[in-house]
Amino acid sequence: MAEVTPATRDGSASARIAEAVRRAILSGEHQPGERIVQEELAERYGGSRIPVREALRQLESEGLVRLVANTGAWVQSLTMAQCSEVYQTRERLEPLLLRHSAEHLTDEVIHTLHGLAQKMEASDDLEEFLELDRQFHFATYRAEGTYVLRDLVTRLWNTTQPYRRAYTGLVDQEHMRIFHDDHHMLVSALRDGDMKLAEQIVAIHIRRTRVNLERHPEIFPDTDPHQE
Amino acid sequence: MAEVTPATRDGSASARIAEAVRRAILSGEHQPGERIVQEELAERYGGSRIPVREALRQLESEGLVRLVANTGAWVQSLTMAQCSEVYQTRERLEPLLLRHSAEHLTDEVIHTLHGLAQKMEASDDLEEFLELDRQFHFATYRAEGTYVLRDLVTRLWNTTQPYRRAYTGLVDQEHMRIFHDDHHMLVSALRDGDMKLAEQIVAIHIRRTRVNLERHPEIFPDTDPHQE
DNA sequence: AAACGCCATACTGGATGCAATCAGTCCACT
DNA sequence: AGTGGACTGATTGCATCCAGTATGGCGTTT
Repeated sequence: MAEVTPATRDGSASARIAEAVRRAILSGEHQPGERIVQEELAERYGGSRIPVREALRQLESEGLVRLVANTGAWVQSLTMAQCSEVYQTRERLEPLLLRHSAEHLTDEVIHTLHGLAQKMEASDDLEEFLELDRQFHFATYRAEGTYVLRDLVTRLWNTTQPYRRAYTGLVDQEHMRIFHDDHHMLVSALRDGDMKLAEQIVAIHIRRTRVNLERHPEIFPDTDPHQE
Repeated sequence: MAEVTPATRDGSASARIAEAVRRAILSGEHQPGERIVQEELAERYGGSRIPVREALRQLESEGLVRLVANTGAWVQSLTMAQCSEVYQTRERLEPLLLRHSAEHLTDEVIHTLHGLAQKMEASDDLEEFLELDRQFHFATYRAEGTYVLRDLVTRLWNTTQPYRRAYTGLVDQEHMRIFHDDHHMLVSALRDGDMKLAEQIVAIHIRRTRVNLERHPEIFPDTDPHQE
């Protein structure tokens, strides 16, 4: 999996555990609403509860985990409204990030993008599809100088990953066609160096996905026992 | 100080310390680039280093602190480019947040806003001014249902607070006049229920501040010893 | 005199152990 | 039978202790 870690520069146990748990959540191994027990993680990743706790604090800040004092940790679950909100945020931020990335989108990158878009069309495996989609979009976000923006977008992708997975499994052929078309149009716009158009396409792409998501309230559990 | 805490629902030691350190950084008590020693915080806030470390992890995720493994923690310092990036991000997000808040902006709130804007004009104390500015803008961000957006904006404000302080001290009368005019225009637009205009004003207000900040590179130390 | 390497110190990272708190169950009582 | 309350098991929160690593100063060497 690519582009999963926001910004960790230390390789210590707590960072390793944070990374591992993050991946476990993103891969769907841990479902939203699922309880997280410190000691289990400690045993699983070979450490004490101290680094586990630090990892959980970090993941809480990233929006992947919810902590309640003296009670425990759960994989964060979103209501439809919250998920929609994240998509609205992305709709504002990703065009900006794309703009910052413009100068780094060389012919070689465009070639890669084209390849990813095609590979995605050919994919019939859900997990592979999700991974390729992520790779595709983050391949367009090359703004290496950015400090917050890229991290922010990564976090927003991460928090909504479980719902993207659930939704993607339900998409019909027609919507999938449109989805792929968006990608190809984006590649074309980038190839032409038409950044303004590219930004619009990204925004529309995200908005389209949000609207489609909102048509599937069934993937959002409406009553979560510990949901405040 | 208002609106400083992003989202903590536990009142335990680690949360208390995080809150305290956050306030200390925002109040200017701790300057960007300043070293943070775990044991000093532990002693100061009456606890062991464990909750301090958890607090620091959290603050790192919020962008207020920078941790380097086996080395230590520093108050996060931004380059001008990074600070500018935060402002560009705010320029995209705050209009959206304002839109979400529209329905909560009752006459009473508008009255409060007007009062804050006036009080700000009369203020001649830097700290008071900063606090009022913050109160003013967050009074317009009343979207109580929002999950990420408000937290996000809070964090963006927090990470740039030291530079806003440094910059505000340098502003001349003319720019200050424009600054206050923006606020009054925003109140008027909100009073008229013209949300589209209000969003534009907020965006322009943020952009204006960013451009002005970029005219003062001297407030950004160009060489930070431990800057990555 | 300058540069390199070694050593002491200080601080961070992590493990273990204990106290505090919450959830779920059982029992008494209405 | 249903409701309220106390108890127990499990799990979290924190403090103390120990190990590992980076930094700064000193001495040595070229």
